[in-house]
Amino acid sequence: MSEEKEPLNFLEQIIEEDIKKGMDPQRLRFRFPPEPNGYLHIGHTKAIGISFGLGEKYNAPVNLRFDDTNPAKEEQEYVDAIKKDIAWLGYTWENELYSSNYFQQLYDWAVLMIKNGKAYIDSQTSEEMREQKGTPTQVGSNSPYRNRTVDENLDLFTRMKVGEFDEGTHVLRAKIDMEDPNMLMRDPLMYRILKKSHHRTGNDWCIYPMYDWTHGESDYIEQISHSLCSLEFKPHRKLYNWFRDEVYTYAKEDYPAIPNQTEFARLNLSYTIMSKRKLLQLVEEGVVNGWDDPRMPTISGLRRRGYTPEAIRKFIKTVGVAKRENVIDVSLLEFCVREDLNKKANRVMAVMNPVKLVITNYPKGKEEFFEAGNNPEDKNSGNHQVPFSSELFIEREDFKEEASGKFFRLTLGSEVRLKNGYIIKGESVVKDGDGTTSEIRCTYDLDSLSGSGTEASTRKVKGTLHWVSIKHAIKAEVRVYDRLFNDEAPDSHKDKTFMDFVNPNSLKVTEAFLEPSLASAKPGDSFQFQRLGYFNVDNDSTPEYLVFNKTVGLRDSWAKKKPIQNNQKQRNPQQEKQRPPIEAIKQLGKKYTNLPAEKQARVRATIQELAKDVKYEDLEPLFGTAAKKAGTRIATMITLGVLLANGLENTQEVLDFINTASEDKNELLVEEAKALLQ
RNA sequence: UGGCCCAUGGUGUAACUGGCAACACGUCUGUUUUUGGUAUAGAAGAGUCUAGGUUCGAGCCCUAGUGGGCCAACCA
Repeated sequence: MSEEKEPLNFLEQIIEEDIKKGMDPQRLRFRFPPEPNGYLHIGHTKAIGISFGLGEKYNAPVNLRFDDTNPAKEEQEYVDAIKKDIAWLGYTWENELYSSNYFQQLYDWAVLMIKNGKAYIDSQTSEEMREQKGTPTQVGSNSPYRNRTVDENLDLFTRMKVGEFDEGTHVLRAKIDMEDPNMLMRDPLMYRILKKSHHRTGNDWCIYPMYDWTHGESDYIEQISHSLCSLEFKPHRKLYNWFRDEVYTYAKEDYPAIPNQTEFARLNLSYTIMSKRKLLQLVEEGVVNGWDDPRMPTISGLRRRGYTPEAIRKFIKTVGVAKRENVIDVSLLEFCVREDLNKKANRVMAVMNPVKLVITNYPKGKEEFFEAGNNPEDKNSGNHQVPFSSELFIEREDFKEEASGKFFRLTLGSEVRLKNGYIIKGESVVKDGDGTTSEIRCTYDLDSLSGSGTEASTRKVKGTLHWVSIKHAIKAEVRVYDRLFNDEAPDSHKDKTFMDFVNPNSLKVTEAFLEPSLASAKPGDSFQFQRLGYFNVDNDSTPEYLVFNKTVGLRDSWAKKKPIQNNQKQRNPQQEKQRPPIEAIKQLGKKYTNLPAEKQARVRATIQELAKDVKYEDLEPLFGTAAKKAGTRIATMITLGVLLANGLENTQEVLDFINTASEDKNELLVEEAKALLQ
């Protein structure tokens, strides 16, 4: 048994180390803590995959905990949607929990903190408190209420709880350190007064706990071992630990285990946005038709679009986990669906942009039925029947009167196979008034029927077309989607918002003609429309009129060749230019000696160009470059040459540098140095 | 003016406790094919941001620089 050792990601490494250090693997426990204020999106899928994936790997329980501490934003609708999405992805949670379950416990602990002098009531306005808080680069100052007595604090807190005060008049704050470089430690809020009804606790509470206080202690109560979250929570860790360590002193008998937070980089997808707030805006402003619009990166949108849980899980597995910011190319997601659907989806024929094809030597009125394989990837998938007649639709793009040899489709005088049917030959065209082709006339080869076993049936022809018999075809709506945004990173621009990049053509609705076997398709069913892509039946479908969504197209190496490609690299030159020129020069220099002569000349010119903006002070430190780093010294020398030419005076340091270099064993360096000596 | 995090082919992730950079997607070829799909064979593409240091040896360790990200909601 050769156990392929899959490399562990950094989270797994941490867990393995904890186990090695003596932690009981039975104590492993994870959680996924969404706030029910929006729908889950593909980004959450990563967090879900990580925590639930770890649960599966280590056979440990994973709680689904709704972080519902803000009654103003949270709703039952979102709770239901989130549960549905996670279940659909194929994960099972150990317990369905709510932070609001712990409101009483949290309150009791807060009282203990007050009694221990670790928390106090502040009665200033939020503006006043914000000013005292300082800035990231400036320390804060203490609140005038910071030294209230325990009794006074207790009294006020109790009255806050029973609703004696208005919103915004008092808050409970932890007493930590207003000068801590980490702003979260500057006496963070623990409770605020909110006279709102909560989706679970109704009107029981007038005060609600804040995230930091609630989240960490919920982990603690649930005895979570590893609390995983995204990078932006890194600064919260210090506070997480502070609260945790304080509460531990009150509760270690009941809750002996201490959770630890670890952060990972969240998922970003090119051409999409990943903020619940912004997605909500798209919904509310009607840019899309709801959270489950197939253009949305939400799980419900992807599901409706025809993505499968398997594809999404594969995707998440493939992108991996680390701590650096990343942007994943949508093409990877698309690859994952295609890979999955290729194995599962039955092949059928549909014509989206039809043109009439008449087979002139096929008996008018005759019909036959061809056998069509359901899925060549799956031998057990069986066949279905497709009706044929003398009048068909084919795709308009599949015909050209004449074309180069690289065009593998129908032209006048050339032969082509009708998928699962006969070989036909283009004979003539009929055009309407404005010159567009209204009908193509062709002849067929009777002996060439697919699968008939005749010699003619195995003839090789240039290409194969999909088609549909006009008489038998059923009509259906097909919704074709393009990316929702035209920009790779729609929400990363200074002077524009993501709304400025909304693609006005992200949805195209057309009517297509389908082979009749599709009449019995049910919402959710996925098919491959031969040569076109993967499509699934939308919930808007009725038995009388089907509606399809295009999930994703087939890989198309023909389409790629047609347009003159100019979406080449376009690396962000902006970023390159922002680097100080001396940095760019150093980097170029490092590789200089390995370059072929031709490239060297180009790099040399680049260095000279960059050198124009280099100051002597920036260059001088490089004179001390180690002898073995010839490349860097050459680059330094080239740069120096430019500075000298522009009037730099020859100092002793400059002369020493040049002289030493002129005696080096690297010829290129010597050459550059000697050039400067003359 | 502060603190914390990050830096490996175009993208993402690897490289076990230092030992001549691998995998996937993407790109490009060839073969097969009744889907210009799939499959299959192969290629190009980074010498690991820069400099200094430790070491026989560094992508991995140390220091500094550079670049990027995060941190001032009674949001989570």
